[in-house]
Amino acid sequence: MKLGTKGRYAVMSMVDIACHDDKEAVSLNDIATRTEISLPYLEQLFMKLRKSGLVTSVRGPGGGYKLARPSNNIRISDILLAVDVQIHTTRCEPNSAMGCRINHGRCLTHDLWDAMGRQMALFLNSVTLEDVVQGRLIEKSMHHVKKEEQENILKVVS
Amino acid sequence: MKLGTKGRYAVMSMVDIACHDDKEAVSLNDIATRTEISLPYLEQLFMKLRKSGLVTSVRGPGGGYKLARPSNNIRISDILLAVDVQIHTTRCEPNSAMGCRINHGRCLTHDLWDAMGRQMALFLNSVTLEDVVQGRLIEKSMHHVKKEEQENILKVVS
DNA sequence: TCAATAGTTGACTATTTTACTCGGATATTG
DNA sequence: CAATATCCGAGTAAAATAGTCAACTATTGA
Ligand code: FES
Ligand code: FES
Repeated sequence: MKLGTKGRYAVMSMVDIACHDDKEAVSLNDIATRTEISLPYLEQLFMKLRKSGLVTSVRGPGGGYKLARPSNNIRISDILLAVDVQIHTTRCEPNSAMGCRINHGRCLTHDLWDAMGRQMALFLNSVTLEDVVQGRLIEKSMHHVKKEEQENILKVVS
Repeated sequence: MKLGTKGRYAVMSMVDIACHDDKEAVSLNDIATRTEISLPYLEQLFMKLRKSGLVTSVRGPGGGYKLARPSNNIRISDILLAVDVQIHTTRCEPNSAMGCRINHGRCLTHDLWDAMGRQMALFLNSVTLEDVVQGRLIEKSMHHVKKEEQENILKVVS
């Protein structure tokens, strides 16, 4: 269960733009050198980000990309959704009535994975680009965790 | 970002055994027919579950596997860890000091992914096999979610 | 004791997904 | 018109996942 480069690079790039929020467009070339992501790959990603209305583009010399909305109005989930990174914890299709073929259409573990997926989505919905740039993340997760659990958590997240 | 068959099948099988908790060992053949998972694949998984001390085995006719501990003492994270399914949200190695090479060793998005990984781990640590069998999951997630967000969450979890 | 059952083990292959590249087109600036 | 930078479709390479196979060992019961 891991996050791939697609979602990772998309968020990294958006953070990069949010930092250079000088009303000047940021070129992919600049982002590529700063983040060490290949230019063609970035082009592919920004195509989707633009089509989803998260960024606006300026062509020609001095051009690049700008955030389409203020950074406190762009959620991490918006970015991931734009580049087709979804949380896929359950196996059954959301439409089709029957899933894992056991226990009359819904397997016993369905609710477990569904709950986990929602948990993740809830988190990604609650964090905005601005939160990331300003480092407001500790407050959004992990309040009072027992010392005993801390150890186990570190094993799970690897 | 999806859950593969390895972790899914491991948990499904463990739930299956927990249901038939008649002090009788459950054979992989029975699990295979009920869950429609191939026998050789199950063998591979139960090797790891046994070596991690989650199940005990009984060889010969009438044999099979039993839970090594009561189901309320087996967490979902224990099962996933046993079959080498880890949460891998950050890109940087946990040991090595430098990660994504930007912002002096820790990239701006590191804390974001780290927080998300911990969020997931916390959830998986809080749910036991017994919880799944008895359907105690709604209480563990999603308390008061705005109607507006509900819609978006469904898009993200797909 | 012998045959059937069922776990034990390591290695191996197929499939799918992910990551990334390439070539060329179009628009804008100076 | 030349340089810059976004646009766009397709195509390939690498990696991870999923699943298979053959052979072995222990146990039970007829
Ligand atoms: S995951 Fe939905 S029915 Fe099994
Ligand atoms: S994810 Fe850890 S430094 Fe980028």
